Amino acid sequence: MGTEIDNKLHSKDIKPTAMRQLVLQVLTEQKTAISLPELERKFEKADKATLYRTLKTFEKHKLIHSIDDGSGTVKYALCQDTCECQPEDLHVHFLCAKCNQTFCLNDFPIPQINLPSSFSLESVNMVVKGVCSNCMI
Amino acid sequence: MGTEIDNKLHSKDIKPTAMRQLVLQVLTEQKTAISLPELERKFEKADKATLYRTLKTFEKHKLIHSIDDGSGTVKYALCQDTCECQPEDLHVHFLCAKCNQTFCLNDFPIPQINLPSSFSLESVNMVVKGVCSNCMI
DNA sequence: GTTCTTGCAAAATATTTGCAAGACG
DNA sequence: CGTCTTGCAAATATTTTGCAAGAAC
Repeated sequence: MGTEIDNKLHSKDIKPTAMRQLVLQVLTEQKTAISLPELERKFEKADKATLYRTLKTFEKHKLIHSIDDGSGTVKYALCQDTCECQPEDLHVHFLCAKCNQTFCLNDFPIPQINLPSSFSLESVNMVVKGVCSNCMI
Repeated sequence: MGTEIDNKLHSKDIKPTAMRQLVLQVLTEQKTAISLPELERKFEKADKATLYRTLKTFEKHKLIHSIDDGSGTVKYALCQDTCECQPEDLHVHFLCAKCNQTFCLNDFPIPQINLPSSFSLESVNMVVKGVCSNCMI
């Protein structure tokens, strides 16, 4: 299996343990962002803390980014290959009010805001809530 | 005391109980958004659940709005007088990474996003993270 | 061996609800 | 009385840490 998976881990300087391969596999197959509790349900056997730390490791190495979409649970999604998690890499997220799924709108960069000079800017989180195409049927 | 406080409650169709007067007083004096745990600390004697329900009541009547700034705790701040919590009323929020305080940037409306037509839009949350003027000194 | 990772347990925090007593009209 | 509000208790959910056993090198 995962030559690609291993390459990806390697390219982000993450040691390819079995657990990490499996989690990255799931994240890769996943079209929408996923929360820790959801991930737990996909791995009935794996420990919560292990999954938690796996996600944290991935996040620290910029393999995934976290999204607080206001649903009460933080979700995670794969970064784009070129992503450095800098402001210019940030994109809009979409939370479906019906199915509670969160989508990365990678083609929608976050518009710039000209803050008062008394504020310095590090990052921006922008979440659009609405109804996704699947739920509109 | 609170003729103004009472007026405000009355104008939003909220019965002016003692608890609500006190909470609104605190929210009015507050320059930044406040979370439930923070509010609890301001009212050592009051019950968590009561404060919680007070905030929910205020929110439902559009006296305050909730802000999920990604800090892990939802915060609340007074609405503008004219606010109907509609998309056009929404403003940018600023979270200071140092002091963890959240500011309503009432003069900064959230820029419009042209979503793909497969998504319907209900509301938008935009939080800018950085360092506030107090912490920049 | 040494370092990193994992599993189990449990703590810490935040949010939310049930229910009975009380306040208020 | 009847409705709304409050206080206490407890459930739920999520996130996070401590620690010892195990794996990897």
